Formats: sequence, structure tokens, C-alpha cells
Amino acid sequence: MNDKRHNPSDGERVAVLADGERPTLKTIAFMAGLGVTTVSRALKDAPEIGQATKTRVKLIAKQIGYRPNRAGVRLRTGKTNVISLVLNAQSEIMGLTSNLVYGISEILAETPYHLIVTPYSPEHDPMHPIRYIIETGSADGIIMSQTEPSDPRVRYLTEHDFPFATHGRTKMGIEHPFHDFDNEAYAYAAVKSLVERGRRRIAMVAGPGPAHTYYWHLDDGFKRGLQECGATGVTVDHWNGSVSLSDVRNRTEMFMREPNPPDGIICCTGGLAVAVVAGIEAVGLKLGRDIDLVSKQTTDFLQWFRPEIIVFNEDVRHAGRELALAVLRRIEGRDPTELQSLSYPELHETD
Amino acid sequence: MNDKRHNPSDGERVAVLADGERPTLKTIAFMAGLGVTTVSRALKDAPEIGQATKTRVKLIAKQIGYRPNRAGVRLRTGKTNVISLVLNAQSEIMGLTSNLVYGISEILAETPYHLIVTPYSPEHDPMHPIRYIIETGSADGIIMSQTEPSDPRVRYLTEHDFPFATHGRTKMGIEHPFHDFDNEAYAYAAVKSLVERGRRRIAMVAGPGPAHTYYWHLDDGFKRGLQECGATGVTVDHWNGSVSLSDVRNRTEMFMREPNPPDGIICCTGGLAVAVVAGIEAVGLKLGRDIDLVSKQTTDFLQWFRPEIIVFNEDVRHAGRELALAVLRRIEGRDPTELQSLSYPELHETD
DNA sequence: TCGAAAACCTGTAACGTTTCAGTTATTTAT
DNA sequence: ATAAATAACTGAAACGTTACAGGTTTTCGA
Repeated sequence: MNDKRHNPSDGERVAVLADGERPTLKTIAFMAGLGVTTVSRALKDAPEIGQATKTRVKLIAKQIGYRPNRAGVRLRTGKTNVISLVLNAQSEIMGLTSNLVYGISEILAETPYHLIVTPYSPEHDPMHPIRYIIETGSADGIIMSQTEPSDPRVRYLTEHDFPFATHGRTKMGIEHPFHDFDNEAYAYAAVKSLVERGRRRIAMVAGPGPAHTYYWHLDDGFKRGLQECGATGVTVDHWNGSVSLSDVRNRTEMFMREPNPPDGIICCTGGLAVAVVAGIEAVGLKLGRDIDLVSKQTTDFLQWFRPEIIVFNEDVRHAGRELALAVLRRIEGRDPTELQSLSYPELHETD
Repeated sequence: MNDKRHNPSDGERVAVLADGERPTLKTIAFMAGLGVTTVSRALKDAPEIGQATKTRVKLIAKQIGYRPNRAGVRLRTGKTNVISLVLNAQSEIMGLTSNLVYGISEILAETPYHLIVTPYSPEHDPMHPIRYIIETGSADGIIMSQTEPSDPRVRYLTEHDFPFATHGRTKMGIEHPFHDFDNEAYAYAAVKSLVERGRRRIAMVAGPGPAHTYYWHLDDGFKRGLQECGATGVTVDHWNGSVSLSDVRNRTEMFMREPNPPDGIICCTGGLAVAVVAGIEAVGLKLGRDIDLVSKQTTDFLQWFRPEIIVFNEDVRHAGRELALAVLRRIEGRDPTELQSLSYPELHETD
């Protein structure tokens, strides 16, 4: 039933000890004629075990395909070998979740860690999954997104000295591991590329609203860009937060009909860009001629939608990798300040 | 440090037993003046425990916020309370992965189960993660996608009598739990809606290629539709498998320049539709006038892209829910034949 | 040659849970 | 009144691992 390779020299003893069962330390101990303790220590290269013994034990372990029992380790040591990804199940920016998951998995695949995904519905308290993980000790580290300027989760986890990394920054004066896309640089670059195309009246549709930290980074970059380029910012209010795409289209349409409409718009997600374009075209304006649009995307599709859009890419898979590395290193005890990284907007290359 | 509610009547004893520590069966046993065994059995409503005792034990458990230690249960019983979602990290149809995850989580949230996501890179053996899970016993059930007509994973898991559910069907004569979108019905409906618009020469761009089961369902529905409607099928060969979107656009363009091009095209993913439209328009044809396009999507975006596209929706979150329910019931021992479901194409309502 | 240190190995206990095989007290049947 | 049956509970053992506190040898310095 169990198709393990059959080493003639030790096959018999394995069969006696564990027929069709998973090998344990006991199995190896018996095969090597050693105590279970010795085997355990030998496998983790403890200094008090002889070199010869270590090699012998490791050889046997590899031969019979030994894998430590996670439940045993976890019960004894409290170490779960689990990273928990906590996310808001609602706000799905195209491909964000999946790429984050894939990026994280890429890193964790090389380690004993497993990835548990814990989405919470937006009507629930974002603190709930966090508390659950701490109280039940069901992970060694947490990765979370939707970071807010003053984030209660960050405070809670820091107070409990629990390893975590956030996708996005906070503004609480707490040093913690994070990875963030440099939205300030993006908004700045966006303004610049619009101005380069001769646009002077620029609006920004930021999306998430002031609850999320990156709204402010966008705002900073936008203002810096305007100032340096001497362009005019056109205020777009009450567009942010949970507004449906249809709403965004309608508001864009109304907005473009007002006197002195913008000739350049910056969007911060591909979804928004699509809706904004619909609004622009409803008024009869043509993209690239009457108005220019800049957007970033997390998945290639905007240049298919309207090739005139100026597109910047945000590599979320890379963010996943960075976040995974950050939590792992934090678990190892590294200082949070060494575990903070940004990634920068890349102008999409049209081929 | 631990902010549990402080019940004056038993607070002292808790403090003595476990100050700031998680309560265990031992804690409850001490507080109730009972043996650990009794508490364990009381909590799971065993018949040999008195009704009064049960209520008392449960009350205490709830009061002190007892949660069974997963490692303890797992070590003793082998039950992991984990469902593993195994997916191909490459082929990301927009929003498929995330919606699947969210759907599954929705169901698991009501249960003690956690969701572990195990992507494998396409250059690796799809059997690898499956074998790993079985050999290390790291989950109680598996959900997997990218199902093939003759799928070695299905065979392996069935042989090992391990609970699983597939997103997609097989053609191996093995009865196993699955959920599938009815692609036959979709292709059929797609042909019909094209014919209703007066289209007679119809092509289908199926996408994944004959390796995946649903290619054949699409093909069946396509042929049935053609026959019933008396339309002509235009063969599109060598388009399937891992072809980039740019390739699809270029091939569409070449294809549309040939004599007797189709006047109706069926796509099976939104991504393909986008590329095909680009090819169509490159030839100067206009969607809705010269040619019609039907596509399904897993995320709302096609009607933003080109409102002329006839869009069907595939609700992947629903698929996730169905798959989760199927594995859970399979774990409970339900017959696989009761755990097979289809969902049907819904014409997208334009508002 | 002796004592001490170093090198290497080991058994026991514990983590929290459930299962097994009881034990005790109470009820029922005769 | 007594045996048998039932109800209600219990301690010990086990799952696989690691930490602790030893235990033997062997080696080495004086």
C-alpha cells in the first residue's frame, strides 16, 4: 500500500516497526540503534552529537522519507509553521489577492511553512481574525493588507509582540515590517507624464478614501507633482470609499460636463480607470486627443481596454514575496526596521 | 495581559491554574471538580455523561473561552481540521482564484476548518502537492481545479480513499465529488444567441486545449448548437493551450483576413475575448455590426470593455461554496454521487 | 595512576487530546 | 436481600516531539 523505496538492508526492521505507517523518530531510532532523543538532536545538528552519528541518522531519515509530524512539534513547542494571510473578502482589486497568495507561496514553498488564508467579510470586525489567531496561537506570523493610517491591528500585534507584516504603511510611529507600493512616486510620475503630454488641469480618482493609508501617499505625490510642474489640480470630492463602478462612470460623466473639466485624470486602480473611461466617452470626448488618463494596474489588461491609457504596473506577486520574507525574518527575530521595503511604479512597456 | 472576562465566582481558581495561559480541558476539569476524561466527553455530548454535568461543563467552557487545542486533537486523532486548496499558480483566469478562495472560506468560516492554499508552479508535477498532503497527512480534504479528462490526481486520491472535490469533471468512470460550470450548456446557449442575431458562420476559441475536461464540454455544446440551429462551424485550430494574449490577437487578425471568416465567435474566458476583439478591430470590423462575440466572464468587466459583447457570467464564488460543502460532506462519509453539482450560465443583465 | 573534563548518548516527562478499560454508586429484577 | 444491570464518572496510556537532567565512556592533564 505504501510505495516507499525498499532498502534491502533495513527493510525488514521498518516493516516490523511500522508497516504502511509514517516513519517517526522512533522508527529511525530503532533502525539506527539509538535513543529517540539522540535522533531528534542529530537531525537538528546539535553540538553534543557525534559527526558520524549525525550523518548516519540523516541518511536513514532521508532513505525512509522521514518528515517531522507537525502536530507533534506544534504541541510540544507551540511552533505552528503556519503563516496566516488575513484579508478583506470584499475589496478585490483585480488579481490582487491571487497574486499576493502566489507570491507568498513562492517563498514559503522553500520552507516548512504552510499558508492559511483567512478572509473576513467587510461587515465583520477586522480585529476578529487577528484576535482569533493570537488567542488560539494558530499561526507563527500574520500578513495583512488594507492597512490604515492608525491601524488597531498593528497596535494589537505590536503590543503582543507577535510577528507580522503589512501590505501598506501606517502612520502611528510604530516601527513594523511592511511592504508598500510607492503611491507617492506613482501619483507624482502620473502628474508628470500628463504634463509632458501638455495637460494642465489634472484630477485624481484615488479610490479607497482617506481611511486607507495609501490614499494619503497618492495625495502627497499628486500635490508635489502639481506644484513642481505648475499644473492645476481639479478637485474630485465624494468619489472615494465604496462607490460602485457604475457610480464612478456616472459621476465622471457629470463631472466632465461641468465648466472647466480636467484634461488629465489619474486613477489608482484598473477598475476605476475602466469606469472613468466609460464616463469620458459618454460625453463624447476622445482619450488621447481631448483628455489623457493615467492608471496603474495589478494585472495586464488596461492596454487591451484602451491602448491610449498611460499605464503603470504594480507587481503584487513581488509584494507577496517581500511580505513573506519580512514575516519569516521577523519570526527569526530580525529588527522590524530592516524589514521595510517599497516597490516603485514601472511604466508599462507597449510592444 | 490576557483580557478574558473575569467571573468573580471562578476567577481565583483560573488564576491559580493558568495565569495568562490558554484554558485546557484540565482547567475546566479542575474548575468543575471532574476528571479530564469526563470534560472531554461532556463537551462532545457523549451519552454516558449526565445531562446536568454536560450543561455545567459547557457553561464553564464558554465562560472561560475554551478552544480545543488543534495540535492536541490532531496528534491524538489524526484529524487536522484543514482543507487544502491545490492550484496551478500560472493559469489565472481573472478573479478565479480569489473568488474560489472567498467562496470556500465563506463555508469554512462556520466550521472548525482552516483553509491552506497550496499553489504549484506549472513546471512542477501536479501530483507533487497531492502526494505531499497524503503522505504527511496534512489535511482532511482537498479541493483542486484544472481537472483533466483522465486525471492522475483523481485516481490517486480515490485509491487512497482520501476526501476531495474537483472543480471540473473527469471522464474516468470514477464517481467523485465535483462542482462544474456547465460549459456544454454555455457553448450551446452561445451558439443560439449568435444565431438569434443572424450569425451563421460561428467559431469557438476554447482556450485551454483538449488536456482539460471542459474543452470537451464546450465542444459538445458547440456542436449541438450548430446542429440544432443549422449554423456552420468554422474551425479554429492550434489556438488552444498556453498561447499568449498577443498571439491570440495576431491569430484572430490573420484568421479574419482569410476568405469566409466567421461572423460570430465564442470565447470561453474574458481574457481571450479581449484579445480576440483586438484582432477583430485590427481588421477594421465592428463588433455588433459585422460580427458578434459571446464570452463568459468570472469577474464583471467585459461589458465595460465592449458593451456589444454578449456576456455570460460564471459565478466562481458559488463554485467555491459548493466545493467546500462537497468536501466537508465527503469527509463526513456521504456518497460521492450525492456531491456532484453543476452551475449554469447566466446571461449578463445590462442595466 | 588518578581525577576531572569532555564527548556522546539516554530515559523521563510534558505539551492537550481521546480511547480504553475500568471503578463506584445507584437502580432494577428476582 | 441479593445479584445483576445501568448510569456516571475516572486514571492511565498513547499520539510524536523536544527539554531536562542525568548517565557512560573516553580523553587528557598532572
